[in-house]
Amino acid sequence: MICSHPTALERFETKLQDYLDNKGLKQSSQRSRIMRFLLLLPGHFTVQDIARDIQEDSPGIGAATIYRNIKTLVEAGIVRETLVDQDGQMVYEVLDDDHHDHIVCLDCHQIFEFHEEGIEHTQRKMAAKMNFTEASHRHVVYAHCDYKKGV
Amino acid sequence: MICSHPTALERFETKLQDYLDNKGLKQSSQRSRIMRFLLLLPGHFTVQDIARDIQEDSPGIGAATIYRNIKTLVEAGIVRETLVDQDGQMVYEVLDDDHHDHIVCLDCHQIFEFHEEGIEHTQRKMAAKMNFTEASHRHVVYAHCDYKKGV
DNA sequence: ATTCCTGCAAACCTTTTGCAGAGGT
DNA sequence: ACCTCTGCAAAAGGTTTGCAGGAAT
Repeated sequence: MICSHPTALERFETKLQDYLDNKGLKQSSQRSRIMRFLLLLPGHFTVQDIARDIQEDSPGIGAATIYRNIKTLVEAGIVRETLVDQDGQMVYEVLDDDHHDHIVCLDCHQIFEFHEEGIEHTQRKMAAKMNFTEASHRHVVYAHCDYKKGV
Repeated sequence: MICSHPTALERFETKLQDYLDNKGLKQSSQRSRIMRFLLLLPGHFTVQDIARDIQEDSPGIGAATIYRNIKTLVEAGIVRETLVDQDGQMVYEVLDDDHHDHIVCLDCHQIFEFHEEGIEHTQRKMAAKMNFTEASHRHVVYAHCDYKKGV
């Protein structure tokens, strides 16, 4: 094995195929192209990020198609919505096994990740105490970078 | 004292006035009317909620004015943005002293509140460990109502 | 007087939708 | 064949902005 990417792509392609079969949907070249592109993007991306990268590659894919497909990918459990960025665009990320939440740097606007099992556990218990069963959550911390202070 | 509301309104009016003075901005009848209306609304509201209530009261205020003023109120620290609802509208709430986060019921779409000091503390520490200083956060838990199960 | 504020309508932006044709099964 | 998918352009929906007149300081 030369590169670790193929395996991930294959895994996701299988998952997508299963979902499509299950729902009686069909595969399309655009669909797999979109997935291949977003797997190459850094952790967090918007529809426009995908559109930009895809357009400069070759013929290009209509924006509507990307919107329609990202929705399918969310339903297939391959991608998830994370937060709305400062421009009002939905930010997505590939849903891999390790769940995490986000810290948005108020200085450079980069998005970082964190995972605190304690928080996960507490929020699950808290929901249960309120007679809810947690399905998902969005936890975003907005913070200033300490390095900025030194300037 | 007959009703407890006046005091809260007064407190917020002072806070707003301070902010306006500080920034060299001016008071307006619409501005205070908007604030009076949103203080009467239940915990969580959108711009459209304010607009609806204000229109049926008397002359009515332009939507743009509400958008512009809610932004001012956010900057003045009287109101905060909490989450985007299912229609894509920003949901606001009055920023009172007791901080809390939100549980959105996936069955009835109502918004509930929770506060877990443990989570607050952990996320603050976690940010610090990553060399950030937490400024704020948005923590929303999406959950199913247990009562639904019994049906 | 100067500067801010409002109202209206137009503009903006992201996302959605309608439709005709292409493509998958 | 049937039904899904794409591409385009138009529509939708929330929010912002430009402008002329009105109000606050």
